[in-house]
This record gives sequence, structure tokens and C-alpha cells, in this order.
Amino acid sequence: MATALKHQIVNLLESALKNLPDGLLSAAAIPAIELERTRDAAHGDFACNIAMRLSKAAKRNPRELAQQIVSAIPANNLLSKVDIAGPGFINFHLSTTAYAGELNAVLQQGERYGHASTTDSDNTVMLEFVSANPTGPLHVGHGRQAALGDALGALFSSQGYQVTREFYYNDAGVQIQNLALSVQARASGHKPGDASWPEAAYNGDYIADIAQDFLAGRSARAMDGEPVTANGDVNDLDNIRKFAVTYLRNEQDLDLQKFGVKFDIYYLESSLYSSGKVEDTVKGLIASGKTYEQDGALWLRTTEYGDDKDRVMRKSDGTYTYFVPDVAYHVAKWRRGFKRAINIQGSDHHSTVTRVRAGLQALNIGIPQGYPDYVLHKMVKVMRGGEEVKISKRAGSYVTVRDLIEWVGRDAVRFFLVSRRGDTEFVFDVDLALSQSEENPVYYVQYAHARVCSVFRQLPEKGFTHDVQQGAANVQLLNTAHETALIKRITHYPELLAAATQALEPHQVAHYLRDLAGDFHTYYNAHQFLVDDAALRNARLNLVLAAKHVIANGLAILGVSAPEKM
RNA sequence: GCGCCCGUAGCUCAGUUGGAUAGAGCAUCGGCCUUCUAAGCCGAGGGUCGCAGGUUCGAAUCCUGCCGGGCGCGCCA
Repeated sequence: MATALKHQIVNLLESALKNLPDGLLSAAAIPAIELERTRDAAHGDFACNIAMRLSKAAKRNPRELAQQIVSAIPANNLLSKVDIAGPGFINFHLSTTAYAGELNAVLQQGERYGHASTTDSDNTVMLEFVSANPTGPLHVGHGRQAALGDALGALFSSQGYQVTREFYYNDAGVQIQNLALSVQARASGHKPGDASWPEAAYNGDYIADIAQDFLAGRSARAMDGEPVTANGDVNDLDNIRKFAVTYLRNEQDLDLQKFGVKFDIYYLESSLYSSGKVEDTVKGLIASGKTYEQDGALWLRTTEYGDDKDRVMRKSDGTYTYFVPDVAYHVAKWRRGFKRAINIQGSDHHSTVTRVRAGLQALNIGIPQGYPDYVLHKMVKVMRGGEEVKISKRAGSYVTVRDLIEWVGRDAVRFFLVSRRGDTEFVFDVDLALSQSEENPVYYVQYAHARVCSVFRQLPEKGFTHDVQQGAANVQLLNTAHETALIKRITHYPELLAAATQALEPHQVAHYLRDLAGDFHTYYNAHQFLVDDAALRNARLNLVLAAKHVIANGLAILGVSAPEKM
């Protein structure tokens, strides 16, 4: 259903190629058909380059071959015109019937238009993102992951997948110990800068907050766990650690809640040790013969899987390096039934990609080579007042998600963070998102939605009604350039969602929405919708209603609200 | 030095996996509110797609080499 229009045209083309005169082409020579949306309205709705790609095999010049193909296209009511242009493109112009059918689909499906059901036999997908250590507040990078990961989840859901969003907590490492020591030092009256302040300690103000609550004997509780009560004893490092971790996990939960991101599962690194999964993984790797002992440590031959050098698994002090539990974790993911797993991470972790995959391959337990998938994103630079912001009062050394939300609001943060390709560095200009709010792309898109709502609100007071059926019957009245452009944009949406999902690129949705809103605003200014001619009015109202549905749908994918009034 | 990623308008970024005359927003300049929300619209200027080769009907896109930037290169995570 989602790509119905496109598929139907591809089918027509396939028939045409089969109907070509004998001997012109051998069946084996015919490649998969590529059908593209055109950039220029003069080129129709879809364009195909097949004639140029086949001209050599057919020993015909591309335009001549294109003519043969066009002549062989079966009769249909989908296309109003097919012409040959440029070096040999075949351009397809959709008929009013085709547009009408598609617009009706939008109105019938409402905010589900564009959603599809996958044909994959296994329709589950796991997305792991944020996965911040519970040693401090979430920073802008985590925000980018949260926005990206959540939008990707929505994209996969829209294509019929069952999505599991998972947050992996590294709650078992050295950094947790540093956190506990930091709180202990603070609770004992030491401050950053003091000679007595530990070297590796965290310096943010939040440490003082935790220390204060610890001394006051308060309780903390994370979303998925039991409450932990502080006993106020600065010598009880174990209690300090438990309390601090729980306190910070709760803080992160609250930030994510404010950001509108929900996880289905919180997976604790410590559980990999307590359940014996880490030990099992090590045994499996040793049994695979891909390990060796050297200098008192246990090494894995990751160079056999494309790494620069072999990596230590077990240090000479007997503890494991971080990537061992990481491998164990991904074995667990696989065994839990997730044949497709996508990790969203900062590109500073890109070296772990090779290592984790190497570990999984070395185990030789049937996990495919590219498992898991990674979406890596670059760092976010925050600009304010023409200068880079590096310091947050709260976190000490970085800007937090909470700072951003407080500065510019959740909708703007989510839209901005997801509106750039992940593999480019991203400059978040607070002043642009804030002070020039009327120039802000988020408001621009939301405004289009609110405007449609406003039009419909005024129907009763103007004595008008809206008849969807009559509007549907009169699509041929929507024949101005503005209307054609808007219809084309709207009916492109299913293809866009499918493409954005397949490419793991939510930013495509943001850019599409900007374009769609632009088409709508242009149309709004050029034509009156609430006109006396009922047939025309109904047709136009149908069109803007369809636009509204798609905008609401797309904003929902990005986790941004679609206000009825602004 | 090695590996991965990036380089497109003054700034921030798109560019449909190799297509037709490279596009938006911001900024600058000039127009449009007695008419459905001016958080809007219309118009103008602004480009050696980092540089140089190569591949082919066709390159911002693919290959090679330089230049510039980011990240990573630990028995840290």
C-alpha cells in the first residue's frame, strides 16, 4: 500500500520490457527498474533511466529505445502522459485519477497514511541508544542519540516493525567507583580545587546535590528499580555508590521523560556478570581458538576480523576490559531473538564496532558478520551569543540535555537534533532556536498544521460545511500549479518514510516536513479555501486536510507536537 | 604516522544511493496585511560542489593522490 503508485508504474514498465519486439533485448540483460521522483515539475512525477542503461545491450540509441519501451506500455488509467526527454529519460505524468485515488487514501487513513506492513519474515528490531553511564547528567550528545534513536524507532514502527528501545547501563565499572568516591569526598566536606580533592573525581555541582541528599538520609529511586535509602555514613562507600547511581539514574529518567523518550528495557551491565554471561563468553572465545596468553593477559585475535591490532580481553590483574561484557551483551541480544539490532552511538566509539563484531564472529555461533548495525553520529557543538558553550553549571564540563530543553523547549531541541545527517558535526545555535523563534523551522512546520486547524474551526461561523465525498469527486478542480505541487508532495510521503527507514536517516523526515509546510504556506497565500463554490471548497479543504494529516504524522515520527493553535 | 568520517552560497545544512539548469533556511536588499493566523507569502543578489587526475552516455555523488577539519588509535570505558 505504501508505495502503491510507484509499484504500479514499475509493474507497467516491467510489462513493457517484456512486450518489446523479439530480439531487441535478452531477458537476462534487464536490470531492476529504478524509478525516481522528478526534481522538476516539467519532467512529470516519475522518471526512469532504463533506456539509457540498456542502450548498449540493445544496440539502440537511448531515445530510440525509450520510444520502443513507451509504445509497449499497456493501457492504464494511471498515467496521463508519458514522454521522452533529455538524453533518454522516460517521464511519467500521473493522471487526475491516480491523484484522486491517492488523496482519498490519505483522507481515509488519516494520520496512518504512509504507514506500511513490512514483508520481512522477522519484523522485530532492537534499537539501543543513549546508554549513558549513571555518573552524571545527560549531555547534548546523549540528546542527539535520544532524538535520533526515538525517531528511528518511530520510523520502524511506521513500516510495521515491532520495535524494542533499550538502554544499556554500564553500572559495573571503574567510573562508578569514581562517582562514589566523588560523592564521598564532597560529603566529607572537600571541594573541587582542594588539595584533598581526588584526581579522577567528577566536578559538577550535581555531585554536591547528591552528597547533600546522602547526608540528609533521603531515598532515591530509578524507574525500574527498588528505592535506595541513604544512611548518611560517609564511610559506607557501598551505600554511597548505590545511592548515587540510583539518584543519577532517576535524574536521567526524568530528563528523558521531559524529552519525551521512553525505553522498553533497561539492561544492566552488572547482570551480565551476575548471570555468568561474561564468563560464558570468555569460555566460548577461548574454545574458539582465537585467543592467546601474552604478558600475563588474555588476548583476542581481532586482527583476523579487520582490527589494527589484537585486543586484551582479560587484563593481567584478572579483570576484563570493557569490550568483553559488550560482546556478552550482544550475544544476549541475539539469543533474546533480535535478529536485527541497531546501536546509535557517538562516533568517538567507532573503534568498538570492529571489536564487538570480531568477538561475535570469533564465537562462531551463527551471528551474521554485520551484526549489530551501527548508526554513528558526530559531536554537537553548542553556540550561544556567538561563542561555543562548553560549561554547564550543572554538569561542570558539558552542556546537558536539560539545559537545552530549558533554553529552547522540547520541540525545538528534538527537531533540531534530528534535522541533520548523523555523520556531520552539528552546530546547535541556541540563539537561532530561541530568539528568532519566528524564523525557526520547527515553528514553520507547526504553524502550517495550526493554520489548517484554524481554517476548519471557522467553518461553522462562516456557514460552510465540508463534504469529504464531494471533495474527493472533484480532484480535477485542483489544477493550479500550487495545488499540483502540494498533491505531489503529499503523495510522496509513503516513499519518503520507507526510504528514511531503510537508510536509517530520520533527518529526511525533517527536511520533507519543511518542504511540505512550504508548499502549504505558498498555497495558503495564493488561494482562498473557504469559497462559496461548494465543489471547489470541498476539494480544497480535502487537500489541506490531507496536508494536515501528513504533517501531524511526520511530526509524530520526530516526537514533536502538532499544535492546533499557535 | 595509521584507521574511520566530513569538506556544497557569508553562516547552518539538503541533494532521492550515478541523472536533466546544484537547492533550502538564516543573513542582506526590494515588495505584500479592510480578505481563511504576516510565526506567512512574492522577488533579487550570492557557487571553480576543498584541489588535481581517472572511470562513462552522464560525477557534488564512484576510484586514486594531495590539502583542510573532527574522532579514534591504553592491560581506560
